[in-house]
Amino acid sequence: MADPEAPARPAEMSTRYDAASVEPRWAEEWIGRGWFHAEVPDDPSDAYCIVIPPPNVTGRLHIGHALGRSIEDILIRRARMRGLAALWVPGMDHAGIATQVVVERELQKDGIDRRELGRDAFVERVWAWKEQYGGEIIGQLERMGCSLDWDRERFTMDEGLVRAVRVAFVRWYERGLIYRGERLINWCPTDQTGLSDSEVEHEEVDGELVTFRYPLSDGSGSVEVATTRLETVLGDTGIAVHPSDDRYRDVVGRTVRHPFDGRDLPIVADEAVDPTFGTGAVKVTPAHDVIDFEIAQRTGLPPRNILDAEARVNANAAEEFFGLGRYDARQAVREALEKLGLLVREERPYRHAVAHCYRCHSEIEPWMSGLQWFVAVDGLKEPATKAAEDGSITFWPARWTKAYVSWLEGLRDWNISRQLWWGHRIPAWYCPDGHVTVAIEDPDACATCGSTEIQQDPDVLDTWFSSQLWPFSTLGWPDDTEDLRAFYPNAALVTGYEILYLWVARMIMSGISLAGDIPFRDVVIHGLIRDAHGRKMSKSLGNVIDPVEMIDRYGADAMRFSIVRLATGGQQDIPLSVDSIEGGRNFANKIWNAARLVLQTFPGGEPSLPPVDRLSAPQHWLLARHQRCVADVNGALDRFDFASAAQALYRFFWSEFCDWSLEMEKERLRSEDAREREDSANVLAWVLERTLRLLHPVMPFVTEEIWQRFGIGETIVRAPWPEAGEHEDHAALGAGAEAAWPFVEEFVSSVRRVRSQYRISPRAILPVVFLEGPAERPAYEATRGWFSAEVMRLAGVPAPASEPPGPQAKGFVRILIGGETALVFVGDLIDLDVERERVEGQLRTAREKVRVVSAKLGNQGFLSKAPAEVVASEKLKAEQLEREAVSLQEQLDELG
RNA sequence: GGGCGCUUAGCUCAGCUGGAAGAGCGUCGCCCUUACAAGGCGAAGGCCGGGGGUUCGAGUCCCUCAGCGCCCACCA
Repeated sequence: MADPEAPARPAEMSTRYDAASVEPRWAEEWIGRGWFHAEVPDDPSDAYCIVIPPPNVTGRLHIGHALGRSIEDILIRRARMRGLAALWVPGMDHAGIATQVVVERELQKDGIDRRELGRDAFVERVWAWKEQYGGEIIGQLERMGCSLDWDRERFTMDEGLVRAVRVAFVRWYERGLIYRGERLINWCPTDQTGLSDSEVEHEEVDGELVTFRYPLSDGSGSVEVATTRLETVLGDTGIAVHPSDDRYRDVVGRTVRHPFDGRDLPIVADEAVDPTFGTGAVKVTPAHDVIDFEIAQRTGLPPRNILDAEARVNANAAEEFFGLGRYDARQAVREALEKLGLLVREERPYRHAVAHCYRCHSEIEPWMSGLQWFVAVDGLKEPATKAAEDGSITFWPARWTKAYVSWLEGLRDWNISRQLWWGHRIPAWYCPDGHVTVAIEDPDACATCGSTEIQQDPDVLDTWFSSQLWPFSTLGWPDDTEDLRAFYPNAALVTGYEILYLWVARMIMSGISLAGDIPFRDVVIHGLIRDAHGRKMSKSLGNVIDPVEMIDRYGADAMRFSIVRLATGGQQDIPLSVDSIEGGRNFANKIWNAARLVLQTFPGGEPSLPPVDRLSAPQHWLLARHQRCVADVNGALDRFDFASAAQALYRFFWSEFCDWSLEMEKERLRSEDAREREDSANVLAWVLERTLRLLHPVMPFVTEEIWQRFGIGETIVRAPWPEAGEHEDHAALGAGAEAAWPFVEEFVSSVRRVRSQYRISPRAILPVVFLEGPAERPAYEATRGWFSAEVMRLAGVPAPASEPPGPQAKGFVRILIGGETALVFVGDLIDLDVERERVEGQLRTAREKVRVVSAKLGNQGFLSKAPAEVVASEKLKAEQLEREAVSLQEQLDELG
């Protein structure tokens, strides 16, 4: 036994499971004993690896993490129990902008500006902050029970990963996949950095669409154009129209005069112009609009950059606007145009999509910020597309394949330069002559001219550049390590759809390109957690569920179970409420108490099933249901359908094991007969122990805590996983018991219903008699074995009498069970009015059903076209229903 | 503008390859029966969004309309 102190036996087990005292103990113990450490397997096919999506160092565990990590832990724990070398790699992401902003804010509290501090000192502060405050989430993951291999923890800026990033950069550079160029980028004026297309979010905004006139330079007329960003007028360098637009045929090649600075702007023709939109003529601002930039490239219009890094008008614009912020400039331009009488019309509000920064939500400014580094994606996207199309990588749910493929299709080159201080410095150096040296190790001199006056590019790489290497950089790439050989490709990747493009697609591209293989075989995409009514969780709505608080209140097991139970297959959103977590807590408590009951009689040790001929029908049934549960759970997990797995476990444990089996077995469990007692305890313990193992990946703590009491191994963490198909013999014998079950269940429920109806105490014994029906009594005969003391106990009846009462007998209620009739004696309590009403109701529904089935059977098309077995079962159904109706009618007649 | 998803009980959702509508929570009764009141038993509650089609048969397949949500996107 692992625990130095023997675990408490049932007598000392409290009636309430106390997660708060159990869970932290095991969280520590598991790690302390190294049970999460994965050895490199001899056979690579025994490896099973998942890398954690590295949380930001600034991060705290939120409910989305809780979901993703729960799923990963389920996969990893099952793999580990299956005897695989299950490696779950932990780590964190340096999260460039996010972290820089946090530390900047901290410094500002002390009145320090990062620019005063200087780059090196600032970066030092960030590291210090990271050591002190970063990684709070790590402790929270432990508390959640995540079975991460902490011996292999990585950080996207640790020594090894810095090298991986540099090697990746250099290799791609050498292969021409990374280049330096000047073009329009997405600029965030608040964060003061460029962003990739993926870091930009389009949001609908109520803006304005202003149409105004550009007078032709020769004074012969004017051209009308429209814009949503009037300030860009300051940077206009031309007008464009569609080449085949007859309206403008005459003006192409002529010029218009800029109203503020008198420049002559050429009118050009370009295919990109949509002649059906607006006036069909468009002003061209190459330095501030992506399409315009491209038009300018084709037509030779010059770019004119009129904004500085903070989106204020710079000296390139007409003097009167200098220094205005972009929104003030917009207004100023409008007024100036109005004064000149050039304004034609204003549409306001004009709803259109505007790009926003994904971090700070400022409006993005398309801007020319000088030379930037780009990843050319053309060589990367084809193999990445193929991997998804040929099934090397499978997306769950499959519909994401299409989204992924079409995203790749439209993918443009990736801007990886970030004008930040915190991150991987771009490994490129420039000499005064403008030569570029790209190197893994810091060079001393220019590779072209030998100049020692070299300066490293001041920019850092996009955070996602290092994240994309995560599945292999964490395993030692670019070195040919044992870990890399064994654990790459990873088995699966689990993530929400929000970073499918930002991260997943890039891992696939870089994995294939740099590590020589796909990074993982399965991509498991889960939904986003919402509040109970499907609304986004947000502080302003006050509907945020804090997983740390939930763990403190209800336990990690409870939270894991309830989240996973809701995470259904193809769902886009997962509505979560505190109530459902409470439900998870209740389930943990149920498991605990069921175990108490079993362990009261079962002495511990390895449970062993009695020989089959000693098993009762209810016991056969339990074993069959258990086998079914094992198969269901495995089937669901194979499909990454965690909700179904949780559902199957819940149903089996609570409804079948507890509500039916335990209640039935109580009789035997307390039998005078020692062997009967032991048999019963063994069957229950056997099922319980295996079910604990089956539950363990979802609810690791409570299952470990109970499993220890069997005293059959060090830890359930490394106990064998129950596979479908084991114990086929029991399953086969149980099949008959399963078939008979509905009859038994219906019998018990029917008697209970009568009892409830007549408010008869659960303890009062109700005599029951089965009536000879017109037909044979297949159901009852087949289930004779069931009507032993334990089943009758559930119904609260003595063994059924064989002699039917005479027709004159009073005080009985008829119940119908699968076409059989039984009489339940309630004596003086009988209320004829109540009975008549009840029977009439039943008769109505029975007749309605008879009508439906008869119609079906009277249909020639059905008889001739439906499969024979369907027809046969419909006939059977009809007979049964008719018998039921007859019996009900008789009963009604007797009631008068 | 393109693509995807959703619409089933009061709420949140399951319903696989078409053959008598399910779960959890909530509600209403009755029970503190020595595993569990964080529990047990019972009950009520559904034109399966509208319309059309395929079929012997449609919650399930096809078309269409409506509403809600999401993703992508260079219509000024």
